Amino acid sequence: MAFLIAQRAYIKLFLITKVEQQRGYGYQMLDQLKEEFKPFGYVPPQSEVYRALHELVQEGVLYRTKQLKGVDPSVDFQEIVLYQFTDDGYEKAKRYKKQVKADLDRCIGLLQKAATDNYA
Amino acid sequence: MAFLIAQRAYIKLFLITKVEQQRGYGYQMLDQLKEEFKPFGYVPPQSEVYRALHELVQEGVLYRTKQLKGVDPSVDFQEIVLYQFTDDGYEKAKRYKKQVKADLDRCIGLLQKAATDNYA
DNA sequence: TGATGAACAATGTGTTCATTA
DNA sequence: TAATGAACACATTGTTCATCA
Repeated sequence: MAFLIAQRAYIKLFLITKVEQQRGYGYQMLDQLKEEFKPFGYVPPQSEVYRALHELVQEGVLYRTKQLKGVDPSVDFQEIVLYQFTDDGYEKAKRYKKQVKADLDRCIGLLQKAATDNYA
Repeated sequence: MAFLIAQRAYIKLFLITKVEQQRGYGYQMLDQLKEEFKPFGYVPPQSEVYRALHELVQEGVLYRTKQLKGVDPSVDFQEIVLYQFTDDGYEKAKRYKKQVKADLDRCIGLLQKAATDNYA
């Protein structure tokens, strides 16, 4: 068992929740995360977000569909990669989240122990 | 800024507190930590504890004194390395702890955000 | 076996670079 | 510049090995 939860797993958790709410694409979710975490002084790196998405595809949780971003291809031909759940992806995600929850609680416990044991 | 606090920093914090309470040696503190963390399913590795102690020496917080463990050298000639604060070590440690406290709170915040945002 | 430490290997992450229909 | 991705380098950690009185 590792010391604390890995950044990858942490990000995957948020990405799953984002896809639950609405399918989206990488750059977009990255921007949202950056915004969300601004108050915490944490800037999720691009690379980690993409890596997390790729892993979720590898694990059969999400699948990719390419799509043009804009409405008029003659104006906007930027291609984006949309992510959404596979057939059993939602179930898989549910299990993953459950497992991560346990680890989160364990980590919070460890950190709180440090906060109480080492400060008068 | 890193994602979560490093294991090294986490362990250093506990080691400092141990030395505050009573000077000790590595193997002993390692054993105590193992015991303390058992309920959390976390086993602090030897290597990290020793590395943490060495770093604290490097940083001028602690200094080492070698000593024979037992009372009778003809029976027990095991040599141990005792750690205690340098002259300004206590002050340095105090500053370090303050800084770690801020990071701990930040990390707890991040983990709690994950727990609230991703679970209904 | 207790105690200390170093060497080495693996992993995770940060930074930079490449590409774009 | 938005968007995706890979390559590469680095730091932290885990595992193993060495030594010793």
